[in-house]
Amino acid sequence: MKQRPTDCYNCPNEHCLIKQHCLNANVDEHLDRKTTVMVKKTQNIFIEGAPIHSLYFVFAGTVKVMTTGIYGREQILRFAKDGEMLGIRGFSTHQYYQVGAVALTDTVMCSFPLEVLNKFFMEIPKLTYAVMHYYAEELHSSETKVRMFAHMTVREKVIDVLLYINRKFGQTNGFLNILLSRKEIADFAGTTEEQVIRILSALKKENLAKCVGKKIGIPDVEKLRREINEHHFFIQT
Amino acid sequence: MKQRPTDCYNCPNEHCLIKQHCLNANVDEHLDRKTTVMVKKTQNIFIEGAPIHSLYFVFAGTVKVMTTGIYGREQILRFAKDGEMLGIRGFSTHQYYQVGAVALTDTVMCSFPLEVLNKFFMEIPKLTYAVMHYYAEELHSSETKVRMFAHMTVREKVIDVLLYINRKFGQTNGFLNILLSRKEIADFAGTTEEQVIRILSALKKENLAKCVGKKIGIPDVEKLRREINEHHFFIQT
DNA sequence: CGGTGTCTTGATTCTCATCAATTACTGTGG
DNA sequence: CCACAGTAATTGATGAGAATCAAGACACCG
Repeated sequence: MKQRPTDCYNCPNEHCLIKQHCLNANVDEHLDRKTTVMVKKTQNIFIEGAPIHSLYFVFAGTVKVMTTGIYGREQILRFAKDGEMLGIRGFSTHQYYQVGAVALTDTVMCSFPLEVLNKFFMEIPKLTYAVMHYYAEELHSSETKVRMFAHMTVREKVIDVLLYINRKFGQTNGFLNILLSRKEIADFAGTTEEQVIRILSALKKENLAKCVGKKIGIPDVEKLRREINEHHFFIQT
Repeated sequence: MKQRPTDCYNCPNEHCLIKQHCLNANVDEHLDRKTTVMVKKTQNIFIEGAPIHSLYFVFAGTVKVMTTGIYGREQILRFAKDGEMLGIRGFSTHQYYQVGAVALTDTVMCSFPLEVLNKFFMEIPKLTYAVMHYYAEELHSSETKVRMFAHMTVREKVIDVLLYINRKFGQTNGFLNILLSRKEIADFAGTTEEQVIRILSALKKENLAKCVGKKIGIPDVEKLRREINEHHFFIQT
């Protein structure tokens, strides 16, 4: 469902790289090619395997980015919230980007054709530089995730996911600002629904987590973090 | 051990991004700040946890990039050969890059101070753009690795590693052009030495691999690939 | 020719995925 | 407002796979 395009000059998302680098840069005629799309909860934003012609930004909402792993398992790669980019990873020599994105809440997306993005890159070196840094950060956290998957126990993986979600979305009134099913947590942690439930039950007994409906709270973040850091020497991202 | 700096203009590594973008670009005075270092087999190139002040290129040789994972386990992240960059991932807002690099063969490295790299980025947008693409590719393969680690069996992981090594280093006379210990294969695949040995023994019996000393050969790459692809729908990197 | 490190195989233990069964929750239509 | 269906959450039992432990074979090097 389309709606009137949002105005980048009045956009509240200060971290959006377009807002940071493409305004007042003599590219307003390209900016005008932006479209704004409204996506309902649980709807697809782009579909796995389909070629991507656009770069997306989350204007408002929450999105999960996922891929189909081995034996058809769903693997969640990351979550995106206001101001973050989607589809930028498709910007490489690979024709296909085997990744799909699904809205977790009603979401408003901004979208540019990839050719416009390329024009931005040509004309605004600072943007290219910023995107390069963005990739570097993402690569860093992806490689951290590789380490994590390699040898962590299920308990550690689930705790790590909880900590990640807490860093990214924060808590209000003692509960995380994102609603995920047990299945989704499992798909992100690389385990199964049942294991996540078991770990959460254990954490509840230890007063390290509390659950009310689908809402999850972490009363003592530090204590959880310590459990992971006992065995990890590296800086978390 | 230092030696006379190599001359970028006569460098044989056509894929080196410096060679591709920084020659004849009015930055020769920066190019002159390059140093060339000779590293013996098994020696460290940079050490985990230490801040990185330089960008490295492999001029000639083979290098493993690794990190310390959980319970002090070694996790190999990737291998680098002639013309490839090292340390570029440290180029982000993170102060520390918890990664080490070790020479697998006697290796000649080129090195630029990071400040020189930054000058290159400022003055050569095409280089920034190319590095951005490089990151995008690396991110793509790192995310593929995340999927792989999440749910593959040990057998699949080992096969995947063999295929990766084959793509990257190739075979001559029926044997892979890189010598790795069982332990190193395990550290790359995210499993243990014993499991790698078991899988290799099984593959030998099935005529899918042959071992002579430390040399490993893959007679039928296609057959191995099929075994993985039965359960994976995605394009390998 | 010891000695050290890598490689190999078998036995054991343990973690985790899977399967199955039960309960709780949500929304819908009568 | 409640009955019902469909989905999500939970718990227990079981088996498969993989890490660990232990012991021996092999090669390489001084």
